[in-house]
Amino acid sequence: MTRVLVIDDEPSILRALRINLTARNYEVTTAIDGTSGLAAVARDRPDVLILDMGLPDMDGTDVIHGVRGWTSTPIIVLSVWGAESQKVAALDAGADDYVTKPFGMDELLARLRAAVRRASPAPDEPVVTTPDFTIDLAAKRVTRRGADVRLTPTEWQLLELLARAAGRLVTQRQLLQEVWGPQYESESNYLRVYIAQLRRKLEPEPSRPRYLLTEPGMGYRFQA
Amino acid sequence: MTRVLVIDDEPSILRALRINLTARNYEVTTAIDGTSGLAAVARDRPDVLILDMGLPDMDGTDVIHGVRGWTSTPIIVLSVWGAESQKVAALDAGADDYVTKPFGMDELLARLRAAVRRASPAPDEPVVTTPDFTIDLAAKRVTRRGADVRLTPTEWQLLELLARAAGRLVTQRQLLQEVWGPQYESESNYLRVYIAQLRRKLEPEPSRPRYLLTEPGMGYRFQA
DNA sequence: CCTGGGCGTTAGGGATCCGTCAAGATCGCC
DNA sequence: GGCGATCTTGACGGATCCCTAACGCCCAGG
Repeated sequence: MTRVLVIDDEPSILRALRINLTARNYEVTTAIDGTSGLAAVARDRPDVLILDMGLPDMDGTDVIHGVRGWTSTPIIVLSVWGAESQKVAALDAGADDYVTKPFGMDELLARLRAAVRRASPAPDEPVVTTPDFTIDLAAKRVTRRGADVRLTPTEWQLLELLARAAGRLVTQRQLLQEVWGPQYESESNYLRVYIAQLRRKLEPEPSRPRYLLTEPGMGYRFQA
Repeated sequence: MTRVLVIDDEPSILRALRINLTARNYEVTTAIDGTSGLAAVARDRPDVLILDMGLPDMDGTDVIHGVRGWTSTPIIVLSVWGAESQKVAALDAGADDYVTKPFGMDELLARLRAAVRRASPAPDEPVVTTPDFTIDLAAKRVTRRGADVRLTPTEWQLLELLARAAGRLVTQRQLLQEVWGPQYESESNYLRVYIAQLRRKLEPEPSRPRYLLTEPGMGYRFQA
């Protein structure tokens, strides 16, 4: 569950945010001034921070600096309309986004989702996961129950082709051409041997394949 | 220099942005509709994208989806005031920020800086540590049990490549090209010799490698 | 009941790849 | 020019992998 810390001194805003965020399954904690807010960031380690610039005890940019000193937790700033120079100061201090009051709750929630999405580790590398094993295509690595599975180059090529086409059928001809070359188009023997080896290394029950499925007469399909 | 692509069909906006961004030392390219915009993203690989939602040929969210399909380049959306549901749709489609027209140029520039700052990869942890030795990539230094390990230039290049790709497999071709040059692509001899030297200097049991692993037929992998 | 095709499984020979060693060749420094 | 460090190159045993053939199973059709 995503944890949100709201730092604001207006009870009505706190209440509205708490209700709306809780209803959408966020975990909400609050603070009513900069000092206790900074302490709450350190204590609760929220996933995202919503910060009102008009706090009674500190300047908003100082709060941002205080947070940015040691963590890159996303910060969404709230402020009254009009203070453009304050917007610039907040963003340059390290805030991630800036919403002017009065704001639409839907917009705030969308910006919240965007901030959390950006902060979460980018799924840059294509990783295929199943309940029984994991295929990291970028690292060329297969893990099963925490241990690396050793694949030969040919086995890996075959698995990679099938995994990149997860869910779709790949014909024998396609597989043979990609892995062995055009002149091996009809050596379906090879496929049977190597599919069997992959099943032995990956399937929980190699004789009853759950992931590397045979489509008789057609080809094979990787089911994630 | 940061490269910005502006996709907008209003000449006045394009002009204003071009002038302001160029003056602040951004490199600006422009497109006037979604189709050419998507092509420009693929061709120019901008560091950040400014996108008007009201394009003549495509819906703005479709442009966002088209970009997000293959890259995480930051997207700042421009739109006329008021369409709150469009804001939500754009942000959920993968936009990073949303600015309503008319906008203050200072604010846009600040949001641009914030987007670029977030996107720039955090400075790589320049130190790789294992239970048996430590690699300081910045200082070009390897320490083992408190003492410096002396590496030749070639050994260091090889180790650095593998360490920067920690966990990922690096093919022999990649290693040979990076260390010896493109014409040595097939001299896998060299690799065998130098990997053996690194193992002798770093591995606790050079004959049973724990960190510099061989993936037969494919390449090598540094396991931290 | 027989037959043939598609598939899964196994095993071994031969080819390829890898680790190791050592002897030149080359470079840089004094 | 001498000398040590470093880089290239070749060769060899052993490990690994690929190809191939053979066999059994299942099922559909004759």
